[in-house]
Amino acid sequence: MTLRLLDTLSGEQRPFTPLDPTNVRVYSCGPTVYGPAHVGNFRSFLFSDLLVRYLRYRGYPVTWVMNVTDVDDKIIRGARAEGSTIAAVAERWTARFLDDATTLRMTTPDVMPRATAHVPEMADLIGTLLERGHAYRTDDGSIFFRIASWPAYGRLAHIDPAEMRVGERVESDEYAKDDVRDFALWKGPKDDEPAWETAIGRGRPGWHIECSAMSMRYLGASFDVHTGGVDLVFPHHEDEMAQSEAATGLPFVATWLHCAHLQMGGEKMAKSAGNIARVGDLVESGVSPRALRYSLLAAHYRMALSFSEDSLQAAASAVERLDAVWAALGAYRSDGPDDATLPALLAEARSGFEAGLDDDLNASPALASVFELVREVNRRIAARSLSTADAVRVREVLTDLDRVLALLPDEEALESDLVAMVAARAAARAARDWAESDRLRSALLERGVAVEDTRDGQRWRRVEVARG
RNA sequence: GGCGACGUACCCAAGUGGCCUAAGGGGGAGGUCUGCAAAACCUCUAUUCUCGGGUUCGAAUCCCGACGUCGCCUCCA
Repeated sequence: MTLRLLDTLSGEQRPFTPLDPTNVRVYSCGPTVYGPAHVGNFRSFLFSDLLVRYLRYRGYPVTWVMNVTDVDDKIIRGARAEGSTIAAVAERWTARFLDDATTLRMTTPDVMPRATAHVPEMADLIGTLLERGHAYRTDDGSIFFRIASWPAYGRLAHIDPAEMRVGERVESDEYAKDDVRDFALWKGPKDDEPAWETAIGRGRPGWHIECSAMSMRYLGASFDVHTGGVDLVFPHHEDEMAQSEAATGLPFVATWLHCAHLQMGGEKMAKSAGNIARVGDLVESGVSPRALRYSLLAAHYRMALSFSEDSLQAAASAVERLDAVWAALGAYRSDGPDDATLPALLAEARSGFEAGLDDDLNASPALASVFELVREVNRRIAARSLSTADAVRVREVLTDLDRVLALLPDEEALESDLVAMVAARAAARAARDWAESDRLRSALLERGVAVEDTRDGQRWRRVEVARG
């Protein structure tokens, strides 16, 4: 089977066919760096990560672009509040974003363009829209996109512009415009706001134009996949699509993918609602980063997902189950013959994994397939029906699937004093000195090493040290 | 007011016409193994898929209605 994706624009699930098989181009709406992103934001980023990882697993070369919005109202307000500059604010929170992303094992995008470094490209694009009659200026130097000039407006979000609730929440814009539904491409200069001198005049870019300019700069006028959270469908992506296609006359994006919200306490996780959790705080409080990754990744991306203490705890246990079988395979030694049915078992696990992800990146059945493999492998380890080479084979398959999941433990050697403690415990056990052996076992556990006895001797694995 | 999604066990969550007397993870109860543990394995934990009608030989899956929850229409991942 091949990868099938559900495209927001057409509403259809279609086989993925790259525009250019030698370079699949993916653009993801990244963070606005006015503060630390919350785990709801990261659900969306990790869903893009899953897409990119799976495309690469499937053998496609991928160029992944994720923008950083480093100028907007909130950043300007933040800078003003602390008497600093938008550059300082943006730099601080960009660094934090990258730290959190690394913590969650997010693939580093190939390009992470910053809006402020691409103002000329945005001005060019706006210039084209002006020339083509899709944009107009207002007295304060702002430039708006004229929705009336673009009949296709509303196609992505499946809304009729005429039905928009004009007047209730849409207006109240500080900038005068011909039609309240028109959106800002360029905001005229204000005394207390940063502004750029460009071919279209002085001012600062609107939000939507950033993504159009930067995606096209790095991926071309048409590219394969554009991702983001569902809340970006309208107006952000609708506006992006309108202005991009109005400027180029070409289809902007082949497949639009939108990730459902993360919920906490029965509602969308959002800063404004106050129900947010942050990567840094969670990790600080002892949550395993891999458990956090698992909890954000384990459900289908288009389904609302509940985030809670319980879901995190369940994720931690699931990841530990992976750790346990990984350690058991690493410690496994048997001179017996190869297990003749193992290749079929491994092939079945892999095909279940791929079938799940091929179906619009459905992680649930993919993970189910992995855990079914884990159970069967545990059985065979207990029955000692695998050879040493078989254990390596299982590890190789898990490693390969982990290119997509990124959940397996890091391979790190034990510190020398811990190695000594493990050896001392083996000696104590050999001497049947249970008191000393138990003492060392708990001492090791306090240092984050779980020791388990098997008929081949003891094996160890890293565990999260309980804190707080 | 408009548009849309969802409602599956104690919790999270797949499945969307027959392989479902419903994956997987977590939790709980028993058991096996073990010096004791831990891990692991085994058994049990939804004859049922919010409710009421209907279509069909057959529905958790399709249709209609009710109830409930959430989202978008405004900055938002």
